Parts: sequence; structure tokens; C-alpha cells
Amino acid sequence: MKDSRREPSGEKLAPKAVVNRVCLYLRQLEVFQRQGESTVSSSRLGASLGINDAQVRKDLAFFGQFGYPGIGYRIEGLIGKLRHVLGIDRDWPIALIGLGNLGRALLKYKHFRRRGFQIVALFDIDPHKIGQMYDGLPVRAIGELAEVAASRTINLAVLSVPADVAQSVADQIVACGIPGILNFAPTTLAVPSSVSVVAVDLSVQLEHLAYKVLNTQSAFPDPAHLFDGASGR
Amino acid sequence: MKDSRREPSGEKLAPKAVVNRVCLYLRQLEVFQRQGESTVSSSRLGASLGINDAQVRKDLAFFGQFGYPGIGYRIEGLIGKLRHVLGIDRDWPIALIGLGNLGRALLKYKHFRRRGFQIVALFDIDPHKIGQMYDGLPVRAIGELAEVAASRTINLAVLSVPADVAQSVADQIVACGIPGILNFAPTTLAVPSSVSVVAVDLSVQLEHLAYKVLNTQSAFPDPAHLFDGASGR
DNA sequence: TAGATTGTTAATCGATTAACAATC
DNA sequence: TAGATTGTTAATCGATTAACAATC
Repeated sequence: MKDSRREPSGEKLAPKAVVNRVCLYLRQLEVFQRQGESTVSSSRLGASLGINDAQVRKDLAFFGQFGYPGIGYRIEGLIGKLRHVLGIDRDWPIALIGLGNLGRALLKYKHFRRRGFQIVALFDIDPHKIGQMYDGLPVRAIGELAEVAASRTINLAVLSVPADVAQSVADQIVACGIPGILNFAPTTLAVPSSVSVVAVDLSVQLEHLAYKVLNTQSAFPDPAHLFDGASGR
Repeated sequence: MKDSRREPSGEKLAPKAVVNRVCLYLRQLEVFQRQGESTVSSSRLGASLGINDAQVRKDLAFFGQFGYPGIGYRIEGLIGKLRHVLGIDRDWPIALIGLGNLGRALLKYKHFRRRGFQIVALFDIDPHKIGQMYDGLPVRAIGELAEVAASRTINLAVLSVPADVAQSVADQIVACGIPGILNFAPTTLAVPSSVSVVAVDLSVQLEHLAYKVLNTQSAFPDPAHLFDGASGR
């Protein structure tokens, strides 16, 4: 430890893998806190998540010196620090675009609210949905996005529209100056580098699971022979 | 190309990142196919997804030799090959456990069905939900899982229950011999290594997006000064 | 043929893990 | 003090990219 109370926030952008794990650390620290614990070691935190202890220390060290040699990490303090470095120590007003089955489920998803994420405006392209109320919020036409985003300083959009309209809606999101998109549409969005996108394709996740199940050494009966009519290329 | 029609399927487990990208290649190839294309090069496929062309070739080469020098990849054939290596050239009967807002949305999610994933049985712990019908399927008590799984050879479970019961439900899934779990509960599951888990934590995705937005060099006004009361550790 | 594009090797880059002095 | 645990360096491991002979 070179110097004692330094916190290098914002110096370098953390790698994607680090940020994802830090989100998990935060989630698990809150579990420990609810259980009445006050400190935790990197090895115990890692074990609860299936992550190597050196990895835990290195990930946390990326954002500052939070630990105490011989003791571990003070849970309450670390939670506050991680919330700060992740940027979730504030409110994030969100526009939800697309009120299909998935969109409506996301609207009611409790965990978002608990994290400071609050859906404050709804949009859809379907004329039948526009004007309806969901969870106390009116559904607006996408054309109103610019106006609403400006007046409420919305900076995140959750996109749950069909794939074939996702790019055109994304273009409008970008045009409004909204700098972040959580994309549930199963398509890759082209956006300027100043706009951040996190993509969640539920089918891809399930496909990945299928691959893992088929390729995990086990007693699982692989009916591959039923399909191997294909030969060569 | 050492020897001409080899297909090393099942030799080594592909890295996670490779599998995820291959799922995206497949998704994009189907787009090209719908547009009436018959071949595509690694550079064009990569460009449409923001992936380096050498990466595309290397990922595909992991599973076999599918391309033709000077021509590219024949789309229809490659789609079939990738479906096969991913294991989605068959039906996957699925148990959906937890019929909250998210679970009900997943039940109606069209893209699963199109990929061969079919939800064939519903389970919940809430006595008020048990016996109700959703989408033509009755909600069963979790105690019936073993029986139903055995009779229908279910091999994937989608878990959308609250975090505090997720582990105990996962234990029952494992006990039934179901080898794959898609976990939407915001908690890490402890399962034997013979069981595959893919975790999707929607809050973590949104947190990651918030981090990216705050740390992308841009005109985005960072109100961090409102929060920096914290000092030291 | 000339141009295009693959599969693969080598080079680069980044991420993970082991080890340990410093610290409490 | 002895034991525990950090932050960090060095070693390992794996993933990405550039380059190019082989091929169509």
C-alpha cells in the first residue's frame, strides 16, 4: 500500500469483467449485512460467489484501498464505496420503450427501484397502447420522447421492442441525447461511441445454457446421433 | 487447412466468450438469410456485429471448417452447422419455476419457441397460484417437479423465483436430475459441477450500464460532486 | 489470371492466479 | 506475539488481433 487514503476514482475505465463482478460483490455484501455481519474477508466473499480470493482483492483494489490487513473489509463502508464507484448512489430516471410482455414485467420489477433505477416514462409505437395507463404512468408515442427526456433529464432507456424496429427507435433515443440503452431486442444496435449499450438477449442465454448442458461430461443422454445426418460441410 | 472435411465437434469445450459470439453469428446469419443472401464473409458478418473479422473466423474454426477461401461462408449451411454445434437443432422441453411478473413474461416470450425451447410445465410455491392456468398450462406445486421432469424428460429449468427461495428450489431442481438452470433470481446458486447454470441478473445489467454512462467521456453532466461527502475509507 | 477470402500461426494484449512483504 | 488478511508484484493463462500462405 503505497499511500494510505488514496481513492483513484475515475482514473481508468474498469474492464467489463471487473464491473460485473463488483456488482456481484455489492449484491453479496448486502446479504452479509442483512445477516448482521460487519466485516468480511476476500476469501469468504469470493467463496460465496465462486470467485478466487486474489481476484476479489484485485477487483476491489481497482477502485481504491478499501480493506484492512488482518481484518478484511468493513461491509457497511464497502457497500457505500461500491455504490459510489458504480454510480448507483443516486437516482436514475429511466424511459421504458416497448410495453409488450417483457416491457410490462420490467416495469414492475422491484429490484430496479431498490437500486435507484426508476422508470418514469413509458413509450410504445402501437397506437392501441398509446394513452393507456400502466402502473400509474401513461403510455406515450415515441415522438414525444425528446420532449419528455429533456424535461425530466432521463439518461437511461430500457428498450424492449421487437427486433425489426429496435434500430429506428435506438436512433431516436440517441437523437434525444440519452447516453445509455439497455437493449432487450435480439439485434445489435449501431450507435455512436458516446452512447453506451448493454445488450441482454434472453434467447442467447438459453442457447448458451443448452450448449453447456450438452457439453458437460455427465450421464446426460445426448441424442446427437439422431441428428448427425449432416456430413462434411 | 490440414485435412479437408474434418469436424472436430465435442473435442474441447469452447470458451464462454466464443459460445456467446457464435450465438450472435447465428442470429445475424438468419437476418442475412431473410434478406435473400446466400454467402457472407467473415468481415461483413463481423462488421454487422462490431466484431473483428479474424475473431469471427477463429470462433467458427473452433467448431470446424465451414468456410470457402475466396467466397466466404454459405449462409444456409452455416446456420445448420451452428444450430448443431450449439445443440439447438432439437427440442428442449423446459420447466418454468416462478410465475411472478418476469416468469409470466418469459412464458409468453416468442423467441424461445422459435429456437426450439418450449416451456412445457409451470411451477410455483405460492398456494394461490397453484392450480391456475397460464397459457394453457396448469401451475403445479414444486413438490411435483420430480414426477413431471421424469415423465417428460425435462432437461432445462428457468428459475424466476424470489432470491430468498432460489437456492432451496435449485436444490430440488438438482435432485430431480435436471442438468441446466437459467437463473433470473439475483443470487448465486450453489450446485454440483455436473449441473450447468447461466445467470441473468437484470439489476446487474442496469448497474453496468450506469457505470458505463458515467465513465464514458462525454458531455453527460456528472453530478458526482453532490455525493462526494465520503472521504478516505 | 487477379481478386477475394479462408484457416492458422505468431504476436500482442489482457485477465487470472500464486506468492509474499506489509500490516493490523 | 502469533495469526489473519490485505494490496501488489510476478507468473501463468487465455483471448484477441495481425499477417499471410493456401485456396477458390
